[in-house]
Amino acid sequence: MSPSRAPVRQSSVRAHNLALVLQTVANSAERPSRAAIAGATGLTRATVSALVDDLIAGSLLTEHGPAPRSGAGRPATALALSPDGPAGLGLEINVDYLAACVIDLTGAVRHSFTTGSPSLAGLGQLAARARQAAAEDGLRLAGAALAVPGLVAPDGLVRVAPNLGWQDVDAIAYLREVPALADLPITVDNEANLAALGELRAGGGEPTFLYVSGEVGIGAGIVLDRELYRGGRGWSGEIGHVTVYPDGRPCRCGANGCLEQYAGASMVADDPALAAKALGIALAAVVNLLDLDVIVLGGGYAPSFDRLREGIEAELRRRVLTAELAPVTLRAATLGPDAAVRGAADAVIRGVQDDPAAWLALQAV
Amino acid sequence: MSPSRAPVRQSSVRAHNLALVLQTVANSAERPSRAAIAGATGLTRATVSALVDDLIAGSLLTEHGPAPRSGAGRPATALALSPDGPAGLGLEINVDYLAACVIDLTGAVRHSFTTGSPSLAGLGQLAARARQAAAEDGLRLAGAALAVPGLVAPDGLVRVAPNLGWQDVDAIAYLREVPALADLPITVDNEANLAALGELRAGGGEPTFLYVSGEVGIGAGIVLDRELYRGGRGWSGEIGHVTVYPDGRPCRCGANGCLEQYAGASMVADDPALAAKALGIALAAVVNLLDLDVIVLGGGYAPSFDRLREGIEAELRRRVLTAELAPVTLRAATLGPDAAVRGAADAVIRGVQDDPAAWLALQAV
DNA sequence: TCGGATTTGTTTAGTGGTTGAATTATTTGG
DNA sequence: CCAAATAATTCAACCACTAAACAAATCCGA
Repeated sequence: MSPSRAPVRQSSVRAHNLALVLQTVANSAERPSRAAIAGATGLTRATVSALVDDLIAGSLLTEHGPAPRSGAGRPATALALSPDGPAGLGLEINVDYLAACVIDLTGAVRHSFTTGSPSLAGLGQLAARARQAAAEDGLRLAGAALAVPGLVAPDGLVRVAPNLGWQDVDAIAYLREVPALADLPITVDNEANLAALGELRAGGGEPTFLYVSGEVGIGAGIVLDRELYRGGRGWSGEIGHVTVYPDGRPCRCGANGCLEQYAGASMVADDPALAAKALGIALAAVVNLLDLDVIVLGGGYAPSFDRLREGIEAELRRRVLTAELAPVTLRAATLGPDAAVRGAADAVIRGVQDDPAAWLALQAV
Repeated sequence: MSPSRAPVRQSSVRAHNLALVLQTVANSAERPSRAAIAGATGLTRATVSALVDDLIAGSLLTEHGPAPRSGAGRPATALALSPDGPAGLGLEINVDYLAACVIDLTGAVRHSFTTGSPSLAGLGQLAARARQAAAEDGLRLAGAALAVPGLVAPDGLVRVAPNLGWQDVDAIAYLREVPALADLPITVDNEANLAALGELRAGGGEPTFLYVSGEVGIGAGIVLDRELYRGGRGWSGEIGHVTVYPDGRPCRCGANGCLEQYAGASMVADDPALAAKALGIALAAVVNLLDLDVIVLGGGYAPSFDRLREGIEAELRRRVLTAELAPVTLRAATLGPDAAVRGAADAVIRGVQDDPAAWLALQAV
């Protein structure tokens, strides 16, 4: 681990340990006590107490009455993520619908909206409605994230979204103009990336996996050790244009034999065997390159999972070099079509959980 | 950045900042002064002075006389990596040769050995010889790293190295038995991975790239932001078995149409056009998936680079979705056949540079 | 019923590491 | 030769952690 280029001061220590405590609570099956957190993290109970006090003061954690204990000793006060803490606003614009949802710190979906008129103006209205609903619950939003079916640059500029007819659209600038969102930090990301994040929280708990989303196009989100891999320019995961048959069907991208021409969502219904084989070939390439052992099929693939599974696995067995040393697990996504919006809202929450000190500092003003 | 699961104490702060200072010196074109380091890192001059004192005491840095300055003011004392600090021992075992080299903290190759009898016994002898040579220079070794053409598990076990006829060989255990190496930390890694690290230091300075090594097999090392990406089980980069022609030539791995069957080093000479096309198809898949903008051809490909280039670039232009938004750079490796050994020795040095506090603590005993 | 065992959580003194300001050191230029 | 400028060190203050003692709340056994 090469150290980041930034110096570390004492306050960074506190920031790190605040995040450590918060995430320990988030990842615990039971509601842990301060002592349990100390045991799990290696911090002393004194330090954990101090950190927890800060987190409670910032309404990121709440205390719950003591659970009935077995054995002797003072009963522990249980700690849990606060449902009244910061919430995340997820937005999605797609070919034939708009979606918005609000997720609180505990990961619960508090509000969810959908409409069928995909336009930026409609998106602004939907976002305003979601924020209104959140405010009525007393929820403060920590930010908003927008899922887009296209290539998104690191600064949030949508370089190209063919199915929306977008090219170099600055969606962030537009959303910032919406009065209800003016004060929120807004990010934009690829829908497959965000859907992968949604699956990371809601799914099987694997820290490393490939999420494949089959819609009009085919995209993938690469999650490595609970982190999204974005690539040098933020354009990773374009599995739809991996070559499957070098001299095969011409693709709208100009090349021949792209996966998208054999395993697009519409083609799965026509010829599942062909689609499965093509997917298997492309996925085997991914596994050979990245050594992933879990592949999640989402989006349009999830409903067809049973028809695709056998064909894909056959290709994986044949073409993955390390198949005999360690099998690749293939499973359907846990979330349905709302994976991307939920992942977007979740990304906001993750931001708070990864750096609670920043949120606390913001509140203190 | 999700915080690592470990708590942070003050000593971690010092460890981090020691690494920060050391790397700032390592990455500076000029020999920086304490004040320059303070400016570059954001630490105060007082802190930098204290850190530098520690690093000098541990002979990781050395002071040099003041450089002739322009303008007024007390002249700065230049700091540089110490050539008398810890050194790294790189080892390589391959089909038809053994190699060893010693690299000091500045990255200079101090000794280099090669023999033609590839066996573990010979490797032990060569390693002992290299260590002897290092000792005569007054160099203390910080560790040894072995490059192997095969799949290496995270614990260093060589699961399979077909061209060596190895299966589940515990090379670390063997090397630990060599008296001259008994006290050294030893690691084992894939040769393409280590060659990529070698190229990272010696090459064009790109922080993110794909290194492709064409020998008997074809391997690749993925470097993301100056870090090697190893995958879930340490088996990433098996580009040789990416499918290029799904129903093509049978491969020794059991599949059909693997890249290795079209672009193995021996095939490049027979039919560079075919090899270039196959490489281009596979590399386009990598770029679509990982969004890399630099590809380095090394190993057996480097000498044939001019014959391959045009064919590969044509396929990349055609098949990389984002080719129009941002071009992919293709270049030949800077290092020759010794890339892997040098990368191995370099990996040891990198370990010290990434965590000088550990080395200092070791010396203090 | 009461006292010891046990576990949780808080308090307090101590330590390590950084900051910021003041100080010392060394040069150039007028 | 002195003022300005830059480099490096010293020192008091501060912050966050640890360790150990202490306080609180419960169980259990005599």
